[in-house]
Amino acid sequence: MTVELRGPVRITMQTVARAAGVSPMTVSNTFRYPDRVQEATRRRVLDIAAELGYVPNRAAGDLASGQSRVVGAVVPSLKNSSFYMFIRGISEAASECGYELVISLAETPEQELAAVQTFLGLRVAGLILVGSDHERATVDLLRKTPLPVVEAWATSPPVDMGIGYSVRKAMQSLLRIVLDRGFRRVGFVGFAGDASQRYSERLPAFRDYMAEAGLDSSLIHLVDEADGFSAGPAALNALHQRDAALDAILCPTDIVAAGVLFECGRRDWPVPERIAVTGWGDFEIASEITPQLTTVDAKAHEIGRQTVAMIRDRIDERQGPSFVDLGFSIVRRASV
Amino acid sequence: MTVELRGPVRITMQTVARAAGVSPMTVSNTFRYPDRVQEATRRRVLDIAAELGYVPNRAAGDLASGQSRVVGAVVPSLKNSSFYMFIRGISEAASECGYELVISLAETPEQELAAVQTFLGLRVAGLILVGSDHERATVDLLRKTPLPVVEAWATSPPVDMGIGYSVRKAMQSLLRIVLDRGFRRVGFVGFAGDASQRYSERLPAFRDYMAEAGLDSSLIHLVDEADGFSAGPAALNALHQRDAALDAILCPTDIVAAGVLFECGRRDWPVPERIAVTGWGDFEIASEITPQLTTVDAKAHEIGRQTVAMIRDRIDERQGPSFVDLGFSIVRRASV
DNA sequence: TATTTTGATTGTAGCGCTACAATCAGCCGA
DNA sequence: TCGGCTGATTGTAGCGCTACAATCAAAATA
Repeated sequence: MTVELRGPVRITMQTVARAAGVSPMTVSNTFRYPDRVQEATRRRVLDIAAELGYVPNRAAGDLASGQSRVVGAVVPSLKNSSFYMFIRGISEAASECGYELVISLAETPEQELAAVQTFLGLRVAGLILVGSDHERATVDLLRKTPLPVVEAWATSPPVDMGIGYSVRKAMQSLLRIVLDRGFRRVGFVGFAGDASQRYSERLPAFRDYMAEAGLDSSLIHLVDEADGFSAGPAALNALHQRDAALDAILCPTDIVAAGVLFECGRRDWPVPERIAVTGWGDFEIASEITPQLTTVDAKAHEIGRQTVAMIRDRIDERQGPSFVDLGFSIVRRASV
Repeated sequence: MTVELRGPVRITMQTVARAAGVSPMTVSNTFRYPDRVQEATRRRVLDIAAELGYVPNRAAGDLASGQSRVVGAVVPSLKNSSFYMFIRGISEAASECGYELVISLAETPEQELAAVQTFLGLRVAGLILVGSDHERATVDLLRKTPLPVVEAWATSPPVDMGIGYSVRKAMQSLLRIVLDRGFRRVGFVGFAGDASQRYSERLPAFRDYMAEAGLDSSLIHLVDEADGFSAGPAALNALHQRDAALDAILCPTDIVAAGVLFECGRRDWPVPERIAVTGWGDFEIASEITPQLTTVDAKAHEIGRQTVAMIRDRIDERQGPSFVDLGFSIVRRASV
C-alpha cells in the first residue's frame, strides 16, 4: 500500500489518528511526548504518519502551545566569513538544545526591518541581529516585543541583550604592532555605504591612537563592502597616490587585505618590507595566503554559540548578563 | 502615552481592535487588504498597532488562511560563494513578488532532513534544495508533500521540479581547453565526504573525456570540502608526488584552485607555464587572484532567481517545465 | 474479591487569525 | 420619503494543533 502523491489533499492529525485507530491526542503525544505513549501505539502511529507523509503543522502547534523551537537570525551579509562562523556557532548551539535556526539575509536596514517583522510574526523563540544600527521602526518593534533579542557585535547599549568585543582595544593592539615594527605612514581603509555603521568605531579609534603616537591619521580611504577583493587594489592605489611613502595599510576585513596583497604581488612590492598589511576577522584566507596576514580574531563562532545561550537564559527565566564582552585576540603573522 | 515593554503581555488583534474601537476583522483587513479599509480607519489602526508594538501572528494567520508567504531554502554550505549568489538570486526574486526567504544550513543529509521537516512543518509556500542526494526519508517526505519543491543543481530526475546544467558538458569544455593548450598529465581533484555526492558527476566525466583523448586519467585526489583553501596545497602535493610530470590540475571549486595557486607561489612554479590550474564556480577570487583563474560559471544567481519562478508557476497553477537547464559558460583566463 | 494505584488514552476548549457571508450606513434617483 | 445601491464594517465558524483535566483499563495491593 502506497500513497498517491502531490495531491492537494491535506493530511492532518485527524487523518493519521483515524488511520491508526487512535485519538488525535495520541498522535500529538506521539510527536511531542513520545514516552507518554505506549511503544506499540507509538510505532503504529509513526508508521502510518510516515506512510502518509504527515508532518505536524507547526503553525498550528506553535499557535496552540504558544511556543516555538525556531530561533531567527538576521545577518547583513554572507560574503564575510565572520558571519559564516557566526551562523555555524548559532546553528551548533541551537541544535544541541533542540532548537532550529533559520536565517534571513538583510543587506539594507529596510530589509532588516522586513526580516524582523517576519520573525516576530512567526513568534520565534528568539531573535538574533548583527550590530547596533537599525531602522528607527526596527528599534521600536524590538523594544516592545516580549521575545528575547540579542544583538551581536553590538556597539551601543543593546535593546535587550548584546554581545561583542571592544573594537577600540582591538584597533589599539593592532596599531601598536604596526607602529612597533617601525611603520609610520599608515593608511586606513574603511567601509562606506550600508556597512559603514557596523564598522563605525574603527575610524575614530584609528585617529585617536595615531594622534596619541604623534602621527598623521589623514590617510583614509573608504570602499564598498560589496566590492570584496577588488576593494583592496582600489584602496591601495588611492592611498599610494595620496602619499607615495605609504608604508602600512589597515584593512577592514581579511578579504580587502587579500585584495591588497594581490595588488602588491602585481606591483612586485614585498610585504611587509615595502608595505605592511593587516586584515580583520581571521578568515581562512588569512592563514593561507602568502604572506600570511596579521589580523584580529573576533571569535565569531564563539559569539554565535553564546548568543543562543543568552536566549535560552531568558526563556528559562535564568538571570543572565545583558551584555557579554567576549574579547578578541590579535593573530600575528608575516604581513606586518 | 507610551507602552511599557518586554512584558509577557500578549498583544493580539483583539487588543488592537479594542484600542482602536473597531472589530478585529477591520484590523485584519488593515494588514492584509488595506484598501478594503477607509483611509482614516486604517491610519488609526496602524498608529495604534505601532504604538503597541503589534505584529500580526503569522502562525495564526497562515493557519487560518492555509497559505504562507515564506519560501524555505536548505543549503549545504555558505562557504562556497556559489551558494551565496544562489541565495541572493532567490532572495531578490522572492522579495520582488512579495515572498520572504528563510534559509536553513544543512551540512549533512541528516541536517537536511531536519531542515526539510521544519519547513514542511511550517507549511512554507515552497521549498528549495540543493542537489539530488538526499536521505531516503527526505525523498519520501518530498514525494508526498503537496508543496512545490525545487532541486537546484539537480543531477537526477527531480522529485518535483529541478534546475541545473550539464556538468558533463562543462567538464568536457573545460578539459578541451586544457588539452588544446598542450597539457597532458592532468590531475583531478574531487571531494570526499558529504560533499562528494553533489560533485559525483565530475569524476566519471573526467575519466570519459580523458579516455576519449587517449590519456591517462588515474591522477585523482580527493579532499574535504570543509578544508577550503588548504585543500589546494594538499592536493597539489599529493598529485605531484604521484607524478612529477603533472602539468595541469582541475579543481572542484575556485577556492581549492586558489589554494593551489598559493602553493605554486610558494614553490615558485609559474602558472600556467609549469602547471595549468582550473577552478569551478567563477567566484570573485577567480578574477582577483594572480594569475586569474580559468573556471566554469555555473550561473548561481540566475539559478536562484529561476527557482522562485518555478515555485510561483506551481502556486499559480501555471504549467511550467519540471526541469530547466540553464547552461553554463567557461571563463577563459590566464591560469591555463 | 474489592479497592487502590498507575499509566495510557481521550474529550474539551481555545490559541490568533482569516474567509465569507451578513450587516450597516450613507447616498442616489424616483 | 423610500427603496436600491455601494462600499465599509462586522459576526461566525473553523484552520490544525496542544494544555489540561477526565476517563479508562490493567496491574498492584489489601
